[in-house]
Amino acid sequence: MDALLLDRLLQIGELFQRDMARAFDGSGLTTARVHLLWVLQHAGPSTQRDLARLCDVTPRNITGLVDGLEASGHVRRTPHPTDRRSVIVELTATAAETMTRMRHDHAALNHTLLDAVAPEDRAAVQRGIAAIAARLETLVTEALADAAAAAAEPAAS
Amino acid sequence: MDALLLDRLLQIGELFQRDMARAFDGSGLTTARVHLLWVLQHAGPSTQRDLARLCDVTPRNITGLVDGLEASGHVRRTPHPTDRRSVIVELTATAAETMTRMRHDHAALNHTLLDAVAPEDRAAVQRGIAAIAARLETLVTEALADAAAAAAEPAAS
DNA sequence: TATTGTTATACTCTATAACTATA
DNA sequence: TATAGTTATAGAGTATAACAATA
Repeated sequence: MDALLLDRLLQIGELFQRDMARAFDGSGLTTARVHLLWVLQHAGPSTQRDLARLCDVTPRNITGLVDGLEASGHVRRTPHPTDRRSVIVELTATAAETMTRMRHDHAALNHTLLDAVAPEDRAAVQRGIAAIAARLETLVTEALADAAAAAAEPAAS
Repeated sequence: MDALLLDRLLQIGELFQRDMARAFDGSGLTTARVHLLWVLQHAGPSTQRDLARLCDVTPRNITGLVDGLEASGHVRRTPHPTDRRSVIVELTATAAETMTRMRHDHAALNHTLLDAVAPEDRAAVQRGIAAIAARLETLVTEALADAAAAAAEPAAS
């Protein structure tokens, strides 16, 4: 029975992805592009370089995503005021509206999911999920650091 | 504060994906291929048609995934005993070992995550996560059905 | 010399449509 | 006529490497 917790969490992750893909189907938006819009909304107008760092993706990839979002009118490229190598990317008014709607949907979904939990369990669930997220974050960060160290020094040990 | 629950769940989903990708990095395996192995392990030797249904993906996609897994020695194509159109796909001994190791890692991770939750919260968390998964499943299923209905009858309403 | 973004190239996942072999 | 799988084609996301313009 112990396996249930992890399996449920994986299932929830899959369902989020599927719902996400469905919600943007036909709009020209994709998960990766929405993620970029999300980052832009939080960071404000940014260089592509910064977006690459924030999305943890190569600069080349950002070029492609911004190309697509520019073509669909969600994003605008502007020259950097002082550094002529850089490009500033910012949301258009349309995209800003989309993101506002998305925040509302986000809040509504949060409410719906919390509502599915028995009232007397809610506090424990909030604590438990936070603890799980924190533990997982630590595990993954350490694993990545180990992998990087192993790659950097393949002769050692 | 209410937004925390959903954000944590999304974060957990992202962390799983990142850890998954890291774990198979360099092995030739990818998320999609591991998923197919996982399905195969549970369903036993299957036709590509069945795999397409189980993975909720087109038959063409299965062809590509099986091609890759066959080349890396994880999977074997066998003729169907009675239907010469069909192909039976089955795990190799190597892949079966890999899956066994994966199941152990899975169980260990489940234990670790459960261990991160305060003992007095564990029962509530198990109940709560199950309830959230069930609610989300219902929501997504309904949304997909609505989308399908709208696509089938675009003139109605 | 270092940094920003882009072009060039390649691989994986995914889909649809047309086609072959078989039922 | 219907089904199982493949070839053909296409597009998105991702990566590395080489290159241009600028700092």
